[in-house]
Amino acid sequence: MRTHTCGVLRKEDDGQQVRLCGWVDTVRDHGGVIFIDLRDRYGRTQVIFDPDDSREAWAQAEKCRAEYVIQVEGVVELRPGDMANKKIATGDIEVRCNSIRVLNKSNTPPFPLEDAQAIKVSEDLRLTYRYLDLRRVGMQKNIRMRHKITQAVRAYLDGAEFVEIETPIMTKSTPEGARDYLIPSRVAPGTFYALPQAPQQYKQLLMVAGMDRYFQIARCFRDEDLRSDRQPEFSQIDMEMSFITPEDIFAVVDGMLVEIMKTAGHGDIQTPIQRITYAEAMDRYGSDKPDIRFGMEINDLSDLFEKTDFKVFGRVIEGGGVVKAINAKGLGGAPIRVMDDWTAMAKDAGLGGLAYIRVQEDGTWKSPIVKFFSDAEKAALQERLGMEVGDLVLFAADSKEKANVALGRLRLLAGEMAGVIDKKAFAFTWVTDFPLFERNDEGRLQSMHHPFTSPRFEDLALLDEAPETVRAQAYDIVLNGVELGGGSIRIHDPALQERMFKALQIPADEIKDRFGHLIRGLGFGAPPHGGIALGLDRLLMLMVGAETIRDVIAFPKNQKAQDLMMNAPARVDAQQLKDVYIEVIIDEDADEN
RNA sequence: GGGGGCGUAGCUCAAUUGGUUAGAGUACCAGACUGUCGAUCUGGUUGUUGCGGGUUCGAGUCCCGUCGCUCCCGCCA
Repeated sequence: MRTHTCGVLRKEDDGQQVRLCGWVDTVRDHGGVIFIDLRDRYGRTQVIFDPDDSREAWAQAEKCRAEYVIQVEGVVELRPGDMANKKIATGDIEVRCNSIRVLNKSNTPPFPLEDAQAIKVSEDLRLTYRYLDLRRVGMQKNIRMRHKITQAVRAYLDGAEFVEIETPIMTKSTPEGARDYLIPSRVAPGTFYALPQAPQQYKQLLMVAGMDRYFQIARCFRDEDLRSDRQPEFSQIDMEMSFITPEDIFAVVDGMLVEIMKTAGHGDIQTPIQRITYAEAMDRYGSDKPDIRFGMEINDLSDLFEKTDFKVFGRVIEGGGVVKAINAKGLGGAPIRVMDDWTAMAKDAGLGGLAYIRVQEDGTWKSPIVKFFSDAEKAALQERLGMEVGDLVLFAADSKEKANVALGRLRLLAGEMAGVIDKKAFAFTWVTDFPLFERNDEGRLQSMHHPFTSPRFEDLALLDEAPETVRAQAYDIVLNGVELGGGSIRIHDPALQERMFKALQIPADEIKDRFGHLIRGLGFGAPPHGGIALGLDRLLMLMVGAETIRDVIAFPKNQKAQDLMMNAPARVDAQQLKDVYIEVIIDEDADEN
């Protein structure tokens, strides 16, 4: 149908007879001559209709509207004089058209398809007409970058001896972790498949199967509440390797990230990617996914206030807590409203309140608490935090965990407000040595990563008497404060795996029911193995600088997990329900739900 | 489950202290125009101010409820 696309014609093509197809981008009708910008995936080309060339083509062009699909035939010409359009790649030429065919008309688009305007349009409208939204230059770029990066990943992993293997989408519900999406079975009434939250057990069993190195761009499903960087179905670059140490995983992923960054046009990154332990990340950044693009680190001041007269600090330290602070440099003039917001946030993070010092123009400190400080304490504080005119110091006095988390959140807000975060930077870091367990709300022990994670062997002795201090062979890869992925060395010894389930207080019959297959598999010569999974959507979001994960997914769900274009989820026929032995019970008047 | 923001023309937004017939840009329709590229010019159409109720002489504006979208906390092994 076409001899060229709308993005390829150049000066050199002058005089060529061509046929182009595409969408009408804009029509500029001068009464006589008519210009139509024709657009396709590859670019935009100006087509000119002159009544003197073909009265018939000109008359048809006059009727064209935005998003009509047309085919034009004509001759490539250099644009006269200084009429070149430097904004587009084909701006030196135009196609003088003598024949046009309208391949399809279009209704008036419900929103403008020009990027600058479209990004302001309410997202539910964009999602309802996603096929139009995807027609935009910006979205096309994102989706193509997704393709290019997955291709680069495949090529890289193929080169590193990884084998791409698909694992089932219909599988078995996992006990811990996120809520599962369920599929009823017709053949076995009353039973259900679950969609995988991750191919975790399959990939481990592929190691038992001797595949040695597996990868998959794996679709994962988690029925939890959505965020701007979370979708109920998302993709992971999922990998598993046999006979390896964590160093091998770091090396493979470092190399892959180099390729990805290059593909995305962000140049070379330094490897090996830096590493920080979980404990240090929490101490210095108050987060297990530290944004290391800027400073404002958290300082421990407990030693300065050990013998303080300020009772609020003194009591906390006596009780085993800490006094910590960040110096939000340059924010001494932050308005009261901001301080109120931050105080509320600190309280939300579990603190009793938020103490602060503003360093005023004349160098004096404005603060409700400094009057309780001794001269020595003030001097030490000044020295420790490098306090200067215009600074704002935020204090947290509480348990180490609460102080870290609260200051970690405030640090991000402060960094943003102070404008000290380099938006063009790509700051990667590994976070290593995560704890093996954490306590949930009921005080029960649960896996921080997942129950197949190997403890560090030197900590094994502590498994029974002090499980919370046991470190895992688990690690996350973090970019600009966003968790890109995580992995671990797995347990390959069935005895240790059983011991782990016992530590988690999972009853014996449940272990057998839910993990029997894995333990059995480990019993048939499972090699030492480990792996990692990287969130592809999040990675892409950062690579293209998108605000939300939805901008790098062709057909995403909205915050209510609905597909507005397809109108899913939806009710189904009574017969369909009957087939799978499902009865829908909705209590319309219920107070709850 | 909790907190914040938003909801006015197809789209993006405005509307003073509660006060006349709810406006602008754009889109759309018609006309004019032979070198534009955000074409321009003239004219025109377009409204359940999300929905329901209340206060008031009078509500886009105030109150109550409700719905929708979105951001955050919880949640996400």
